[in-house]
Amino acid sequence: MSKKPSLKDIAQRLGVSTALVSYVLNNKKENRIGKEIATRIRQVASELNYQPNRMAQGLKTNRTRTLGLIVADIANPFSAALARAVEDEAEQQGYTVIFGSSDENPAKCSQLIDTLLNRQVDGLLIAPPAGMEAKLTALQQQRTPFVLLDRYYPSLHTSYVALNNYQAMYHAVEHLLSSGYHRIGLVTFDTTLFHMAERGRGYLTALRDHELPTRKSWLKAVDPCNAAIETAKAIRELTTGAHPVDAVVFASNMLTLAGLQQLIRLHVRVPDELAVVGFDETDAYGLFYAPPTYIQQPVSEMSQQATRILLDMLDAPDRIMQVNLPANLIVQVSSLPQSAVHG
Amino acid sequence: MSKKPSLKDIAQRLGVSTALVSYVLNNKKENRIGKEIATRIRQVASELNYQPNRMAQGLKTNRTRTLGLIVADIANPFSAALARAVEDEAEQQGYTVIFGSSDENPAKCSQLIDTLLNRQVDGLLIAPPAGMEAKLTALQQQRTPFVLLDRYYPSLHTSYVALNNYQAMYHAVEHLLSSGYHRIGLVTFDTTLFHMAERGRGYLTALRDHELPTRKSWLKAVDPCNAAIETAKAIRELTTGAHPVDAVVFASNMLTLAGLQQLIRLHVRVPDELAVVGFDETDAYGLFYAPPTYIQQPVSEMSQQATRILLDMLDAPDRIMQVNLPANLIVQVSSLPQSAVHG
DNA sequence: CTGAAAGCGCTTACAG
DNA sequence: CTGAAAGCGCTTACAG
Repeated sequence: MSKKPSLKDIAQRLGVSTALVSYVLNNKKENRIGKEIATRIRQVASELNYQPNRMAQGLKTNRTRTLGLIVADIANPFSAALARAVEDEAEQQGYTVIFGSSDENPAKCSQLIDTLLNRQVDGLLIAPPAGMEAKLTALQQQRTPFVLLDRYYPSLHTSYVALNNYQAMYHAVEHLLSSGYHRIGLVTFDTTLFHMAERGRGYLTALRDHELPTRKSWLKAVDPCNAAIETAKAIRELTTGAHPVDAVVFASNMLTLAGLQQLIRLHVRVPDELAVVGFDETDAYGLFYAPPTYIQQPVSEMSQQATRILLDMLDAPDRIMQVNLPANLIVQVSSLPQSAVHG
Repeated sequence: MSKKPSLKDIAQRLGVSTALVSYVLNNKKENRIGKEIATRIRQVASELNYQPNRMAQGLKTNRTRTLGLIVADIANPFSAALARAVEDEAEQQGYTVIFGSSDENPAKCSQLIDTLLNRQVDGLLIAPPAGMEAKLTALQQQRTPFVLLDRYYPSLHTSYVALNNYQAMYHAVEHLLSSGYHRIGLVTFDTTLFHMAERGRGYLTALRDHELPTRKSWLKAVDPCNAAIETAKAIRELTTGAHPVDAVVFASNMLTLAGLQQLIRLHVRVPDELAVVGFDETDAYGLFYAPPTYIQQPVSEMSQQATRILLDMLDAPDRIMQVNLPANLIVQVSSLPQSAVHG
């Protein structure tokens, strides 16, 4: 790269100090600086296409106007959608974002946090994997601004923006009940992550509130590392066996995808033989013969709010904010009332 | 954030100069520095959990170990997959990456380039929209290292890593021909982007090489801004009308998705009534009743090579490298031989 | 109204 | 073998 113009270059051209130039370009002390000199400085700056060196600025002000974003896997559509919304909101506020994928690995996530902090990001947006409590507590002690995104720990008093997972799942189950399905299975992940636990709790509570039995064999907790195969197995067990279900809810987009694929393989007709409710929005749903009903997360709003809260925290890292956003249930044909299906 | 330890802190603790500390921590002048003092410095550094301030380092060395990545839209699975592979390769080399989405808008892309350069990224990885020639030429003149990813301009002598789009499409068409389909349509984007033109050229050349007629009405160029609706229309026209096709190739993942959805809507049976070849890999394909044959791009390899080339260019910005990677045709049921379908 | 000067946390040519 | 000193490009408290 050819040498970029610096404050000094502008100052020299006009025979003034770099201080003066800095002041006018930053709109400081506006009232106290001569109009003519100010306009001339601005003019030369734009002639030279002056761009301040952010590193020098950052060194001085300890602000980089850069945010760090850690998602589970940027290649996952849900993570990618989060990232996109963060990008847009950050850009609007004059911030750029550095990202990293944790792969649901707490060691990698901690490492990533250190790397980003090292890069002097002003704050962090984190969708943490399980087992990050200690690291996050440490972050909080050193007053690093961060807000948790999508996932959080009820035991930790940190800022977060997440879905109201309990209510989302409760609502989905009630929808199935009101459509005439009473033997409802759940396919979720085997994880300690709170947001997944909440989805499970929503499922169980909804059934109990309607005085329906809950069966252990209807709640399938699948190993995240082996999701496709275990989901396929779960579906087989749920649909055959002594107590087959008449509806299934999936607790994530990956589980929904794997589940629907297995239903195609097994030639289980949806919703005739089995009603289905998926989680998250995916392009893929459009290719399923019976467009699935699904729980839609307000992804953009989630990211937007999280970014805004983080930006606020930059000036007041102790002002913590906790937000649980409501989900939207998009009803399509995969959960049509039984009467409509069988009648 | 609490104050981070600096070189000075370490130096003061041991009563040495910051220069010495800097030398040992950077493994410079190794042979000329006393062993004991070196180990003591390292010890104190790790005790204090010393992390060099990258801004100060960067200000001095003019290197940030940060790469800029510009994709069309990070929320698009193809872009997201590119980003993920860039991230992994960059991380391995000790680099972090800042990203941005151009939304296929050259003005936004130029703006993004400026912002990232402003952030002092060492180099850029760009999947450019149409109309970026001038900006890229300017970049090259100021010797900013960059490599084009996925797309490039044949008129520009820049580094790039992309698919061999011509060959990929040629191959796909030949596959359909050898499966007994001879009336083959193409749904592509109406754009000046070279990689799309190449896909069109591969399609036409393959047909001509086999002495088959090409019809204007079989080549549908869809407005990118209105892809879903126009693709649906294109499919209707291709399958009805005076000269219906017996096979369709799609030139991108979004077109494939939109096309398959329309085929479901129109109850066109694949491959019985219409054979299909898609572009790119998507989770979604698994939910289509007739798993589609598709052109698979070596996304990871593409990103990996591009990142490596960029890293090389950091030291020699004039050493330009151009790579066209071969595609992989994944054959599934959507393009089964006609004999198998109708026999 | 304007500017000289110190300093952010590093690196490195230079001198001993 | 080791360190004093300059400087990267900014910002800002301070003094006029």
